[in-house]
Amino acid sequence: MRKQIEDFIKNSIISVFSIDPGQIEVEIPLREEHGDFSSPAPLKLASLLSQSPLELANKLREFISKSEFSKHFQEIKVAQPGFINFYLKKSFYFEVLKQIIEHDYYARLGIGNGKRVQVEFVSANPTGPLHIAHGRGAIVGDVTARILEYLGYEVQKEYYVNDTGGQIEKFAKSIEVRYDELTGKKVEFPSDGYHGTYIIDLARNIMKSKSLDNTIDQERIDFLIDYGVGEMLKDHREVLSLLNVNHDNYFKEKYLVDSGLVDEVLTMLQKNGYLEEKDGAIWFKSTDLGDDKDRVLVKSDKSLTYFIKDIAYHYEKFVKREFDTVIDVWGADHHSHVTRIKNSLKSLNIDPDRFEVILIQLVRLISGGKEILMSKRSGEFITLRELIEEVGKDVARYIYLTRSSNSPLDFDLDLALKESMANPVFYIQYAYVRAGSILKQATIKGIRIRREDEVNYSLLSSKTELRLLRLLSLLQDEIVLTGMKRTPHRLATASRKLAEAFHEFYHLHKVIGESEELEQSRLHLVIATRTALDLLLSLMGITKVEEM
RNA sequence: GCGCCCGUAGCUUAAUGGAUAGAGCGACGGCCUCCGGAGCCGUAGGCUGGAGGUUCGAAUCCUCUCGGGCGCACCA
Repeated sequence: MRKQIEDFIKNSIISVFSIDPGQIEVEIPLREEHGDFSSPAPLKLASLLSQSPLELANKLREFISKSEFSKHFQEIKVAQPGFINFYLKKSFYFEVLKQIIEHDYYARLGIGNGKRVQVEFVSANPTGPLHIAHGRGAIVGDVTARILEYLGYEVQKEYYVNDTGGQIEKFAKSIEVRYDELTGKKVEFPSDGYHGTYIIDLARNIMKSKSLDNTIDQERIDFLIDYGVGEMLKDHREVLSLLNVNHDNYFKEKYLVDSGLVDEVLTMLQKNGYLEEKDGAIWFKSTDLGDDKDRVLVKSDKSLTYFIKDIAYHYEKFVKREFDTVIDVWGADHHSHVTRIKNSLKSLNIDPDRFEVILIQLVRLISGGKEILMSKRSGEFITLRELIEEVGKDVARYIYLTRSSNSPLDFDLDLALKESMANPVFYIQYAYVRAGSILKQATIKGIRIRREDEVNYSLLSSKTELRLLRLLSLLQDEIVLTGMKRTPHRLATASRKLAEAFHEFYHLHKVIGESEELEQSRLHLVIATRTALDLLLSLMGITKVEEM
């Protein structure tokens, strides 16, 4: 509807003033008395035509009122200092209500037009357990993917596995030292090694099934990498599935080297004139693209930096797998990497706008009003697994989703464990349960729910009922906006608002036991609300409980 | 020093450049013969860190400034 109004205003302006106004804005006003839709177009137009915005608004209003299009509206008003406000006819709401019930109004949309989008998220180093910050990335990535899928994109959820490089060697080395300790050898634990107790567990498990004693060094390390990465990945996958996050593809960094992709990219960069050899290393001349320094791609010992592998990886996404858009979800500590990847895409003649990054700010875990800090002794954060065990998947998902990604998130354990409005996931699930329970009650009483064309919706006329109808009508627009702006946290707000409106409706109005006509129309409203909540919960990946 | 993010009610925070800045928690006061009270209704609480600027209009954009976080590797 909003898009239609936009187009309509635009065409009206062209007809009335014979100029092209460019992009027209139509917004959903915060205050209901400003209408269902509102456009400040006359204000913008005023400076273009140097006429008073109110006058322009009135002329436009007049033109629109005479048109066929105005039949959707109860009223079209001009407001100071030059807004045009549109008030939908109630019949429009009723039409939406009818559609929600009749044919799956909230079914997948066609906006994405089947374009291929990849969302890459979590991608934690397989050198330790997932911690609470990974959880936030997991949910933001997963929900973004779910929304885009709903909008009609073809979405792939990918996990990038960093299974090569210096950190991995260090990880293997750490297991080796723990193993040696267990066999009674006197060895010094490296200060830059991985200190977590899980390393000892890994070493212990190896000891149970295999002896490393007769292996030569490289063979040992290869085995330890293979085993360690395998175990960590198994753990990550398991924890993520506890959170209801399931990636479509695990992409191994090792493949980039083995398949020759890294060489392919180096050749291309050479050809495009972005390589330089200096101090025995190969550099990417990123200063040519505005970076403050050049970056090493191949170290002087001939080993590869993470950067060249990352370039090859993104090249692979766009050129080999031909994604139209790639969205990476990264921790904010990698922000400086964004421009570097965009620069590298430019140097490979790939449009950098096809690559987007959602940066996630820190997560702090709060308990008893105090931050739980990393344990100095074990070198471990609270793990994501522990968090899920503590608060449950639904609460974790919702809390991770509540804040905008570029705000730091305080995850308050005490609030998460409360079963009240402090913890809105219960509030929302409760609304869903209540709607279901009314319908169940209707069934028990033997009430037959009529078809849409046998119901007189105009009986839904109280302020509360209209508010609920309005939210239902605007929900699609809201989800589209949420998807296009990559701001999944808006779903959390939208569902809370809908639940709130429904709880209010529940308390103010009886459904069952009213006159038959009214009972039927309210039952339909309840069904539609439940459908909407169902959609929102699915998009957020939160369980739809039937009883609480 | 340079770069990115954040400063909104006591706390946690929302708001595609729009109209009177919304919520929840906490505080205070009401509501259960009634479809589930994990709920509903109400009251108090804000110069959106500060100063300039752009704009018809700024929490939002620009400059400066103060405070907090995170980056500035031949680590990932």
